[in-house]
Amino acid sequence: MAEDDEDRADALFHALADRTRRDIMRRVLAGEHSVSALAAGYDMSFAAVQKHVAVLERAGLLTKRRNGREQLASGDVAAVRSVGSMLTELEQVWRGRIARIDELIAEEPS
Amino acid sequence: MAEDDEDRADALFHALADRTRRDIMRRVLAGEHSVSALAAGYDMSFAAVQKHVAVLERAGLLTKRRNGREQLASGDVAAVRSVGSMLTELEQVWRGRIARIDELIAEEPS
DNA sequence: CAAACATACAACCAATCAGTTGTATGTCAA
DNA sequence: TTGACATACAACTGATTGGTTGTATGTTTG
Repeated sequence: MAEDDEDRADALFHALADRTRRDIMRRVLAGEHSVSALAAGYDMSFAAVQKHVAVLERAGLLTKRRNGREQLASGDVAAVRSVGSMLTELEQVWRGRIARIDELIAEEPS
Repeated sequence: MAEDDEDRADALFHALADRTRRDIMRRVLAGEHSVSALAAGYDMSFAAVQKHVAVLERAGLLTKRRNGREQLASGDVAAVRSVGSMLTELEQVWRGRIARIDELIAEEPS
């Protein structure tokens, strides 16, 4: 696996490893929200929420679009799916293990 | 969402947010490996690898089984799938957004 | 039994993280 | 143009992380 892919995986899983950020993802996947609209929903400073949004943006999980003085954040479902495909890759490794066990059982009948 | 589920999600995503741990997961999903067999594959101390294994175990991504003086680690594919289902939940939120957009288009023909 | 092996865990360290407050910059509206 | 709003970013703090070394404990083997 390429180094950049691992960096990307690190960033994606890290971004999702925080409940506030996962909640932000739910909101921005449901529709565009300004950073302050998002911030209003959490019991922490605006700057803290803004930093969470920045982490998600750097990981590619959301994009921002300027609209006047607001910055509208929107979730990127393709990035969410790319995380899913990493998990699928893991599951494929596991399937290989099961296939090998099945071979052994077939070769060596009790 | 229940608090414990969020704790669990934090632990799962955090556990996967490290390339060494993801690599360990590939190995233990492919088959059982002792902690020292795993440690032999990385350029870091045995204790460091052991701590990575412990993080994965606490998150429920692998289980250990004693065999003499060895501790054999095995990946839990169900836990991997549970992470996948969290992503699917996110994707469902996004589908709701698209459905709502489609409704608007249907209601308001240009 | 003694020596080597496999694991666990504590203590420590530098780096990163998640939060804070404060300040600067750009945009809208009266 | 002035003031309120929306955002960005720097600097700081305490907690956590990922690594280290050292020590203790149980297990196998000569």
